[in-house]
Amino acid sequence: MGRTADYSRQSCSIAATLEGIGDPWTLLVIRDAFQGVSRFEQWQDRLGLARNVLAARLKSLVQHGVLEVRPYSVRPPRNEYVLTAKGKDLYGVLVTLHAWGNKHVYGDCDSGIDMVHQTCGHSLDPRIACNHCSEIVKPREIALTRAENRPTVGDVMPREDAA
Amino acid sequence: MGRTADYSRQSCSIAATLEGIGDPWTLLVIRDAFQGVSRFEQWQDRLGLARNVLAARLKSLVQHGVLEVRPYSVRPPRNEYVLTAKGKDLYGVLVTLHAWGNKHVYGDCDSGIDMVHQTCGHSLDPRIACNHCSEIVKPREIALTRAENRPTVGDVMPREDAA
DNA sequence: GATGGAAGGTTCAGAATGACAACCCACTTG
DNA sequence: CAAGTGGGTTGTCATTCTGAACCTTCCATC
Repeated sequence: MGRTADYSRQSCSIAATLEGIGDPWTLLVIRDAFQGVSRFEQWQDRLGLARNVLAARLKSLVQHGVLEVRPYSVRPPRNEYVLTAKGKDLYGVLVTLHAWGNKHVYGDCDSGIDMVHQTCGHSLDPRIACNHCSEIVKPREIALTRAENRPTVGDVMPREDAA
Repeated sequence: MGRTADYSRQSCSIAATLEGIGDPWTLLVIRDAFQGVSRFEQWQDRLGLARNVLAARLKSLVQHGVLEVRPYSVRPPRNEYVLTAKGKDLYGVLVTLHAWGNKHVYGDCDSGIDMVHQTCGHSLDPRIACNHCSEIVKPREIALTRAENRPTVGDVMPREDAA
């Protein structure tokens, strides 16, 4: 049936997430939304993607509750798209993606955009911290508990060290 | 020319990252690698994706330096694929993706796999922390500095609050 | 020594999506 | 009233994914 990856067997939050926001361009649309982009033309100018694809992505993101339609003009009908709370929660994903790309893709030619943690003034090397105890979490410290009634094929859990 | 998203205009670490690991299935391959999967058949069984696609993804991940080929038998020739340091650095991406899916996709039916921070015993609500000062980073505390000679179309930077 | 199986792929069909470009519609500004 | 702008929709075509069969090298049986 064509090219659509079918993650439905996975029973995994990562697969479920990718199902919603894993399409090409989608994360870049969200990235731009974080920077204040909210209109069709702005995305189109910045991303240079096909208009039908952009329209489909925006619709899908609204359906998934990541973006919210907000009409800013009734005549003519004009919509703008803003991040919902759910969408804003993707911030951590974007930061970690950015940091990885900066380090590993642009790392040597160091021409990437750097994130600076203004509070301490240093370049941001993001780590995962536990919101409960505020400690930085190392991979081995994470355990996975599977909910019942849910056959799973697995989830994040490094076998050896991974930091 | 077909469906390939062309992120090359983006000059953005996020786009660059997605170029390498944004293809369908790729992040699930990496997820499984974190769980100890290292052989072709294991991935094929778990993911149920087409064998040619799996072969292409593994090859691409090796080329990008995320996985490393390690022959474990010469006769017959058998390879296994293990995460490089670069690949292991994707851990934060997977954790944040997992947490988001758990909260927002499986949130209400709470049937996802939970991550538990064993050190403190609580369910992990991952936050981004600065590796330098160890503080949890709020979105507004991140500034972006653009490198010279590099026209950028932008990067992560929330306009309003995003936490 | 022929058969069967396992591991790790490759090669082919075909279908669905993405890319590109043109078009449309409702205004609104000169 | 003609041109322009924002926000899309409607095609056609090419790429990529899917599914299934096949291939190769070995090892273990029958």
